[in-house]
Amino acid sequence: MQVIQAIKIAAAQGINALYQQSLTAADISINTTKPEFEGEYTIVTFAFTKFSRQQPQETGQRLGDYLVANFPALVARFNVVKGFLNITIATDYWTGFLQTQYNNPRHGLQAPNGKKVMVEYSSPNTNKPLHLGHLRNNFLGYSVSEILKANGYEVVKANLVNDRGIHICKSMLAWQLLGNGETPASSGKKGDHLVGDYYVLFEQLLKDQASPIINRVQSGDYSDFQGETLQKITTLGAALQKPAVQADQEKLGKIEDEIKELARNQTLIMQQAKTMLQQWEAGDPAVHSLWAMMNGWVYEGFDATYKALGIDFDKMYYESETYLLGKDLVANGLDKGILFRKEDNSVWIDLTADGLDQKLLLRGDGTSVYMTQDLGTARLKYEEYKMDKSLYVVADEQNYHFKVLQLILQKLGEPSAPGIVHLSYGMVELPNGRMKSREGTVVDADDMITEMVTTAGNQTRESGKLKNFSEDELQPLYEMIGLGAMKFFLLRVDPKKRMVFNPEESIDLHGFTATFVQYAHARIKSILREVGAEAQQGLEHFRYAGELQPLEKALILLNEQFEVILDQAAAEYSPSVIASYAFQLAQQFNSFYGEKVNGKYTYSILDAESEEKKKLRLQIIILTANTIAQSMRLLGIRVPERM
RNA sequence: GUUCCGGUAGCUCAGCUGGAUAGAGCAACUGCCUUCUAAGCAGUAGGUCAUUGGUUCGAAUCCAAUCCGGAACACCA
Repeated sequence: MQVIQAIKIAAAQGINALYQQSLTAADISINTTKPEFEGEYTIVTFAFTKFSRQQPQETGQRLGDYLVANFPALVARFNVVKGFLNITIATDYWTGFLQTQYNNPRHGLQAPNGKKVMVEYSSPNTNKPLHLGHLRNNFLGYSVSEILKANGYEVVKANLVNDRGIHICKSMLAWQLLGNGETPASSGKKGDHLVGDYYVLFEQLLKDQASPIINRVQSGDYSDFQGETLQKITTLGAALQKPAVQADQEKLGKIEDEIKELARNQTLIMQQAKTMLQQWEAGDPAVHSLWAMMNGWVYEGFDATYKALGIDFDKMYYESETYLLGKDLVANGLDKGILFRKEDNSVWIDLTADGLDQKLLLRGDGTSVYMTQDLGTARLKYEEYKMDKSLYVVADEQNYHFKVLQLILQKLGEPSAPGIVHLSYGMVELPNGRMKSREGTVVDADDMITEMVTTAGNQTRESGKLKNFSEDELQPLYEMIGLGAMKFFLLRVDPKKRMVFNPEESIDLHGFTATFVQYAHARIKSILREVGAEAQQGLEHFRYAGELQPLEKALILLNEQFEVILDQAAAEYSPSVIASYAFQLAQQFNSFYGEKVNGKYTYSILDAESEEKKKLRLQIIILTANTIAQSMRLLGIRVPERM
């Protein structure tokens, strides 16, 4: 049991006994004690004065007396300052915790709770390689999965690959036109990059073909258009001439974008891409074999990237297999009268009563939209796994989509509805704004990995600590440091928040970084090697009996909080909670390690003032190394034995 | 226009289910390697917690309004 919980229960019992109340542990407000006062935890007693009919001080005094009298194993002594009851936990409580947990690899982790949760993350498109934005998604999804497992959930990591659609056809078409049979093998390019290059080439062609059309529109020549689009372009062209529009930059930009879009749709190459998509949907064998081949290249590339990142999945879904799902749900909803059909035969749901809009679920021609597909996939997932919760790790630009998704599932009476959780995260931006593929500012994931590992290597060599490393130990170490730095950098910020990715800061290996934490771990392991295995034998039979010095106590205390932290991280789906904690723990250890008086280490282990102190400190640092390693593992980061 | 998210030190971020004098890291400055790894430690400096009002014993934290930044509201995915 966590100390905080034990105190709360004891305090609630005390209040109930003293003042004839019926409080529960949840009613007790507790904080860590400020360093300037004696004690470890503080109960806030202001709230009790309502029924105690006493000053906060007096209430605190009576509760303190009660706790010391009735819970001597927990509360050793206390002091009261205003409405704050500062509690000093019995030393034996800490040493007992230390003795039982110091070498328990599952310390803080929860036993299976019988609940199942699916975490869908990554979900890439197969027309381009992964980029920085995917990295945040991948690291988050992986880490949240591990955190949930540590809290007792059974987790299914799922990846829904978007392997079909117009964007894939674009790459395919460009390759067909310009590829000359190029393959990853013939060019030595990684498959996903090769396919991505052809996507870029397509966009180039598209731009070349669209610009004369745009130029003609701007000079009032609409001859490229006909029918409905001609009407649209005429209206837009006319709007462009209005002085009011010309004065309004924002409006002007919007109209220009719309014209651009119409022009792009009018190009030959775009028509060809659309034709190819239709052929794909019709099952055209030639198109399908091209599609399968190019997707195959991409998967090989993705696999390599996932492997380098240490990311994995339990279940793969492919949109080519799920994109037709959901239609039966829609039909069912129509029968029940939850959905309605418009004159043009399109099917909608009216969510205006819930403060949202009307939402299209089937087009007039009976084809489905993104939402339809997601409804169907939600059902498919649930049928396959019957999970209690279904997490979607998707950027916050889709907040509205997921709100609507859940609401529709709920209205359709789908059992999966209550478990839907959108783990919404903020976009990653560069110091000068969002990444834009058109401006070539997209940070490629593979490049990132290479750069981080290289930087880690350079900095490690500069540190000049590699004498005892063999050649084949070095590369794994560089990867551990470089990848760790990258993951920590992206995970240390609250997922909900938009974050700025500063390349210079990200490769800094000092301060609030994975390297700092890894270094503390390596230091501990180094001490343990010095001490030798023999001295570590039989520690499980040892319980320290004297008083704890300040930093000994502080370290035990922090280690003890791991369970609470883990619980919080799971409740908030936030690896950043773990990252902060791991850093704090490493920092606390470094202080413990480095404190000197008159040139002598205060908390020396090798040269401890007594055999008891040596054993105590060994327990403390073994526990600390375990907790650090465990925390980092939950972030997908490994820690070295030495560095 | 409507809805949602954010605004804390020069920069990047914690703290937000209300509690004591608002914390880290980076950058700046001062010290500390003959003793368990200096990728470290100890310290100095840096704040009208966007603004205004409210709720109360107490507000960075809750509520309202305003300002600033971002996003969403497609027969796109």
